[in-house]
Amino acid sequence: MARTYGQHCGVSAALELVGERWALLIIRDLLVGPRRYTDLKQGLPRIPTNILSARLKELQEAGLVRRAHLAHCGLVYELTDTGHGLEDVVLTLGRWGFAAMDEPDPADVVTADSLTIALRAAFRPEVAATLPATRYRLRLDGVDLLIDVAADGLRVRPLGALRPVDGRTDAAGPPPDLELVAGPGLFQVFAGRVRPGGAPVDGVVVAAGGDVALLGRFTATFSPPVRDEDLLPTLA
Amino acid sequence: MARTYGQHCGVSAALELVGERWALLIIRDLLVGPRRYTDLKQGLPRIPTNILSARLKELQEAGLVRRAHLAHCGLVYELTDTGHGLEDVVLTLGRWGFAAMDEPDPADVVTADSLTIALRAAFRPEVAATLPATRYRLRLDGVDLLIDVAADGLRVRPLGALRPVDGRTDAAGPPPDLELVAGPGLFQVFAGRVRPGGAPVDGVVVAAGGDVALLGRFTATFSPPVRDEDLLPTLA
DNA sequence: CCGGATCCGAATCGATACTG
DNA sequence: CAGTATCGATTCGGATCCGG
Repeated sequence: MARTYGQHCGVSAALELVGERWALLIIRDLLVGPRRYTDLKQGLPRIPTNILSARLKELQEAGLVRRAHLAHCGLVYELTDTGHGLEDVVLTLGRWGFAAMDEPDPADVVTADSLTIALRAAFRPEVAATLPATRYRLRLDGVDLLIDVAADGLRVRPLGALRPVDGRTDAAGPPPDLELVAGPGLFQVFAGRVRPGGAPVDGVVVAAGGDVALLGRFTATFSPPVRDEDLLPTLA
Repeated sequence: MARTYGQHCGVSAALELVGERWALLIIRDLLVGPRRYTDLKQGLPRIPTNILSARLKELQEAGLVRRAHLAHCGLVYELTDTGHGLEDVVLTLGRWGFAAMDEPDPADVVTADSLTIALRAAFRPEVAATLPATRYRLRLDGVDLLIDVAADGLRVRPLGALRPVDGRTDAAGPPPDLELVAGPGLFQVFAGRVRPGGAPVDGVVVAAGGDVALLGRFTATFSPPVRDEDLLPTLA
């Protein structure tokens, strides 16, 4: 008999489609944009290639993912409208996951797509609406992102040496107001365990350039509502 | 080596804790209230007993679930605060799942806990705030629920013949304004595929008692914002 | 009945190698 | 680049069993 949950229920129906191992992480990366097979494999370094292949097939049969031929990019996988509907699910799951993250395993990697989704999950539009538009540059591990925060929303773009997605340069526009080089502890900000505006903490922000006073603006924009009991002892 | 996603990311951190098969369905049931081992097994008829046992152990080690001894109820499992934080995740997943649900497999069951969570997921507080307080009685399969919708929120309680959780009777309070006997198609309402206020559709509401004119109020309270293109052809 | 533990075959997953 | 093939290691599912 089929491996089914046997329930007529929204949660179980969702899990039948995206509950298999790795499925939601593939969706996570595709939420950032269309990706080639190799892009996905690099963004998910520990996924076995046969599993990636199998998941993509299943997600297509479920109508969440579709193959497309992009002009200057070749064969890519992209989300359908139904698949894109999982954005809330992934962001909500990510927000909860921030709080559950413990000390980073040194073997763990941070990818451009996962950090982009983390920023989207931690983003607080109601805070951004009260602040001047700001451009940040954020580096973590090998990831290099350009982050535009404006009253009308958030935009995150990769700014690596390799820019295969787009022929044009992203040097257009003003330079970043604040440049951050962060460590894995950056996720402590997303988890709300760093007081907005507080001083740099061990491993959170390694170095900063530009208008360093904007650091507090960054943490205010990208941390959840602070509850006092969650603050790090050293900051209380 | 441990079976890990190898990413320092909120989504993967969350999936390491609740991404295993059956885990989120156990959480779903515990979100309704503390449950005994046997309650969980009955609410998840197709879960192997060793898997239930293993998941409960893992969820406890992760700090999401705790064992407690309730006075007149014996040994129960209940969510910790961290575990309760998954409510948004489960409700969001359920909302997305409604849209993905296809024709019900006749073998699929509907349980009191899954239907309770479905009602919570589909509930629209901003609609309830504009309507008079209403009490519904909803029956589906063997499930029998009492639903109180008020301006300040939603409350769902089981109303079965067997009431092991509470010694007192639930007959207290006024009788329901509307009594519904529904079929599995009720989820079409939650999916927004039944026009609020529309006539009963095949398999959605089998019978109704009380003030039948309140049917439209029910569908308005428990369906997502309607998009025209999602309506069933027969209702367009 | 409650709360599991144990055993075993089937299915899935992970790692590596290989191919058009 | 975009996957398939293979195979051992795990996990899952189904059933049974056991102490209170």
